Amino acid sequence: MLAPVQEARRPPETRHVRAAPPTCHSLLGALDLTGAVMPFDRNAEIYGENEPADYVYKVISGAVRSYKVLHDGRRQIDAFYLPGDVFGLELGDEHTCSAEAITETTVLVVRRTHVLDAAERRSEVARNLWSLTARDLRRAQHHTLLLIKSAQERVAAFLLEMSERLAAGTAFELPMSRQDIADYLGLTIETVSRTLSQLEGAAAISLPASRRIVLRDRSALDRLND
Amino acid sequence: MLAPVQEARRPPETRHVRAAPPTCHSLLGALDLTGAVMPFDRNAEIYGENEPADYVYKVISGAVRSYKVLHDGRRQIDAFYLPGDVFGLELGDEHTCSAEAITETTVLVVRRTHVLDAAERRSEVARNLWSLTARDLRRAQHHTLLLIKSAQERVAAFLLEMSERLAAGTAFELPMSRQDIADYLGLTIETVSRTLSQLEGAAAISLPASRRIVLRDRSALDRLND
DNA sequence: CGACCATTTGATATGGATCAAGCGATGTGG
DNA sequence: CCACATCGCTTGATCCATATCAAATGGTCG
Repeated sequence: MLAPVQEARRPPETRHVRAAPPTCHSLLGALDLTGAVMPFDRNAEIYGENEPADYVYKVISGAVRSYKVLHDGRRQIDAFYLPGDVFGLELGDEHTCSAEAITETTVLVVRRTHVLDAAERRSEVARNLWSLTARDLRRAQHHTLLLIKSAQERVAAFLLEMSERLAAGTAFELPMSRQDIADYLGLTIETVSRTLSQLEGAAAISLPASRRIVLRDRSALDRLND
Repeated sequence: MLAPVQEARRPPETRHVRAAPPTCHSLLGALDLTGAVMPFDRNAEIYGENEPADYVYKVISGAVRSYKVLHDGRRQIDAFYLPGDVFGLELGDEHTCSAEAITETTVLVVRRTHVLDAAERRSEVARNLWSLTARDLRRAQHHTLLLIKSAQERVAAFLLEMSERLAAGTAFELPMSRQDIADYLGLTIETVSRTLSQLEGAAAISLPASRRIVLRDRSALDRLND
């Protein structure tokens, strides 16, 4: 239930570079991105809750978890961010969640003020900012819906979500641990593990390795997913 | 667990009027609001999930619930909207939730295109749109955090939220039923009712009527709320 | 007054949490 | 290269918070 120990937390001041060519279909693509590419170790904190939100981030490679911790140590993971995802964008001046790299991760870091200034001048940039937040809102609502479902339904929904976001074909490699999945789904590791075993037993998936998922019967998962 | 029967659903075409003087500190206040004031009966549908999102709404009086229903009838209430709150604003062209009046309710209805056009021309309007969505996102994240807590903690958090949003002093009247509260908190009516009784027994609140709440020991509730 | 609906309260059932081993992969030092 | 510690995961046994089922109570409106 406890978050992993934090490793080095560095302010985003590493090698300042001209950003890699922005992909134009991406949501931050409309911005003229000048930022730093930063690497983070496994479990390294990218920012903490209530810290000043001076930067906006985009995952280049790896995976990020965004979470909150209650006084007694319970951790709720609000979102996983995967390559291409933008995160850390806030309306206010402080981050509302903490963010950590799940695996070795590189992110593109852009000053928030650059983005806000651009939005003031160009309406399509403003619309992109709105769009990013609206997408997060939809994901959050979807996530809320998850949390009223049974363990089987939650795990099935999680697998389908991950399959859409990182599957090439029918199989994929999970970047996150069982504990991360549990804290995302509001379950314990034991229940996540048991449920995956059940799904394997029911021939809905197979688990050639603990983090490797093969979808064997997607319609069975779909049936569990509303 | 079932949503109440829907009553008449009318498209927003009633008495078209110049909007009442917009309150300037309000988030839609920056817009030059021209819209219709529309009344809705108790339990009347304002819009349904997947319907075209042609209008944006602002509660003038009454209360609104925004919810999703799963195939098997489980209902998740995403948000309650109270006087002053704006709702129904979507980035896409369709509503992602249904909305119903909880009590007799009047709302101000504004064409979405008016708002979007204004946002394209004026950056402070664009920022207001973003701000509205960001506020919803924060509430959604707060709500997600609720759903991993115990029944007592959920109910305490709910009471504190409602107290902030509609209390004059230390007491307030809930507009919504126990079923609505249950579907918001991911509990059953029985658990909600029992938990309220417990809190009354513990002298944290008193319940002079089933929908009237008096906060008797706010710090006791705060202690339950992270 | 009587019907209806919302709410409370009581008795029992159950899904997932908790407690407790065991297991397999990975890495480290001898 | 192997013994052994560590870590992430799985599996088993038991417990408990909340759901479910059932009934009583109370408030509202005709």
